[in-house]
Amino acid sequence: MKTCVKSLSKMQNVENFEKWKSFQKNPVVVVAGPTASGKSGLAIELALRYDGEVVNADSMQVYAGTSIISAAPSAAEKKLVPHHLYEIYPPQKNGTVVDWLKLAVQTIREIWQRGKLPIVVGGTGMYIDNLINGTTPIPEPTPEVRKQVSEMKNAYEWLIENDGAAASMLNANDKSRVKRAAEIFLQTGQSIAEWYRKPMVKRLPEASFWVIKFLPPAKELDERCFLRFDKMMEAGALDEVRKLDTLHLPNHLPAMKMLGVPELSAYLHGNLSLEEAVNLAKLHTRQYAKRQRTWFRNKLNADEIIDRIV
RNA sequence: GCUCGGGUAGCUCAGUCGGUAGAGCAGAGGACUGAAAAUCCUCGUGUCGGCGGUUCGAUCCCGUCCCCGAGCA
Repeated sequence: MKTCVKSLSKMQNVENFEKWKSFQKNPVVVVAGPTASGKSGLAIELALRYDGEVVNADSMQVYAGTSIISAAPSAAEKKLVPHHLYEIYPPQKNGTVVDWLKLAVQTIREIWQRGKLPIVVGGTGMYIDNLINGTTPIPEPTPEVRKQVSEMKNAYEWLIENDGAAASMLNANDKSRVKRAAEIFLQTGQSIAEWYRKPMVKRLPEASFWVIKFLPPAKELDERCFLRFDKMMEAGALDEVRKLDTLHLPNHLPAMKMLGVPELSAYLHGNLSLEEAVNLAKLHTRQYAKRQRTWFRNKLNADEIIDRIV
C-alpha cells in the first residue's frame, strides 16, 4: 500500500483534522473526487490509521457482479478494513439517490455505535451533496404516475401547458429532469419549482463532515483512466460484461450504462472491434472524469483539497 | 500510363446555381436536489490540396501540377 502512504502525506491538514475529530461526537470523513484519482487508497489508509470503516458513495459500485468494470476496491483491499454498500443490489435494480441515502445513513449510524469512524468514499457528486446538505422531501411518485409520464409523447409541452414554472426552469431537451418535473406535478399538484423553494431536510443532521476532495490535473488523470481500463481488461472485464449480457437487461438500467458495458457489449455482439470498443470506453471514461471534475471543483466545499496525482 | 471519384475545422463529411463556408464527432468551459458512470447548456477563421487563368470578385468555372481511392491497361 505504498501509494496510500504517499496520499496521506499529501494531506496538508492532518493536525487540523485530528483536532477537529477529537471534538466531534459524530464525525464523518468524506473522500470525493473523479474516477481513478486515488480515493479508495486514501480511504483505506485513513481507516487503518483512525479506526474507520469505509462506506461506498458510488452509484455504480452498488451493483453486484460489476466490481471490475466499476473499479470497485479489490477483495484484498476490502479485507484490510470493513467496506460497506458495495455490490448490494442486483444489476436488475434501478437504484436512486434516496435508496442510497437511507442505507448510508443507517450504515454510518451503526459505525458510530461500534465506536468507529465512518469514511464515505465515492465519485457520485449528487449522493455526497445530498448526504451533506440534505434533500427536499418530495413525495415519491406512484407507479401509475410514472407510467403516465413515460407514455407522454412530449413531456415538455405537457409541462408548458400544466406547470409553466417548471417548464421555464428546465431545458426542453433535458429529458430526465423534464420527466421528473412532470411526475412531481402529477403526483403532488405542486410545481417542482415550488418544492425546491422549501427548506432542505438533512438525513443525517447529527453528523459533522470533514471533506477531502481530489482535483488532479486533467492530463495526468486521463492517463490513469486509460491505464486503468487496460488493467480492467486484463482482470477480466470482458467476462463480467459477458455475464451481464446474458441477463438480457433493458439498456436503460444503470448497470447497463456503466462505463465500458455498452462498448464491450457492442464488441460481443460484433458491432465493434475489440480495439474500437476499448478506445471508446476510454474516451467515455475521460469525458466522465471531466464532468466529475467540474462538479467537485464548483459544487463541493472541502476542508482539504488534493490537487496532485499521488 | 489512361479513365472515373475524391482532396473543405483535429476526424467523418455537407455546402456555396461564383459574393471568402457549416453539421456530427472530438476538444474547452458550464449546469446539476429521487436514472447522476445519468441528463443537458454554451463555444467553430479553416492558406475550402498547390500554382496559374477567366471575372469587379473564385473554395465553387477553366487549365495544370501534386496526393488518396476504384477501375482499365
